Amino acid sequence: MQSAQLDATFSALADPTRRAVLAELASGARTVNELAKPFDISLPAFSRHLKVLEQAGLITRGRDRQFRPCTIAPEPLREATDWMQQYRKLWDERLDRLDAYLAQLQSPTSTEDRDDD
Amino acid sequence: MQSAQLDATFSALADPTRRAVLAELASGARTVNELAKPFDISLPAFSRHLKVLEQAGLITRGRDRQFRPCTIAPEPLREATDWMQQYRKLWDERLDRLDAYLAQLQSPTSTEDRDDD
DNA sequence: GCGGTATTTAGCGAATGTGTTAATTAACAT
DNA sequence: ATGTTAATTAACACATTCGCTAAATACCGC
Repeated sequence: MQSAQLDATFSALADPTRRAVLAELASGARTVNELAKPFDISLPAFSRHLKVLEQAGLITRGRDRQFRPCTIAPEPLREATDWMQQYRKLWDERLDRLDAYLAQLQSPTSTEDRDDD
Repeated sequence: MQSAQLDATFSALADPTRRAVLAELASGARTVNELAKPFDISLPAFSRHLKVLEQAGLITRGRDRQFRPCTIAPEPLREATDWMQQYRKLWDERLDRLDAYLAQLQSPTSTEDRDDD
């Protein structure tokens, strides 16, 4: 996956309004007004959040009469999740080793003098 | 998980330099200069990337002589991954249903009404 | 066409993010 | 004490982001 797509995906996810929109879209397509209702911001402001999501490729928008129904587009989200999963695995292993190392420092019968601070 | 922590985590991940730092830290602790070496930006600029990661709780920094070794702090990353996983599951299911629906439209062996959302 | 609903674009200001260079702090070595 | 290395803070510029209100566009129903 190219860096720019991850940039856009994570950047889009870095806002609670946009995450809430994605969460809501898990239940199916919604119009702009339906999506906007829970939020205390103006419709133009909300519309731009949708634009961010769309330009990041996280949602797609159709046309149904005067409505523009929004739908989840899962591929970039899948890719971002994959990126995190891959490193999460490494991080977890890394931290497990660190834990083990720290445990080893504490448990042995080492009554050696220690540095103070 | 609180929204603000997810904000900070995704926001920190939205930059390729910072993602590369996290990737590198999967191999273990690194000093600032070690981490900065691959990048074409000034050290102050890089230092601020580390600050973003630290303030998001994604890395911790220690002190070893005049070095400040950086280490991964996996908990916020784990939480962000969990958030994505949770919704990824729903999104995938959602899209599976959509696929099935579209397939059914094309090969109408069934006379059922569409289930809506 | 005209009014009503749905949604976006335009224009503006404030806040934030990212980069730079210069200066500073902290620790080490002699 | 002085110089060197490691890293951060200060001060500044520029671009982007996010909110707002007002206006525009697109479609529907009469």
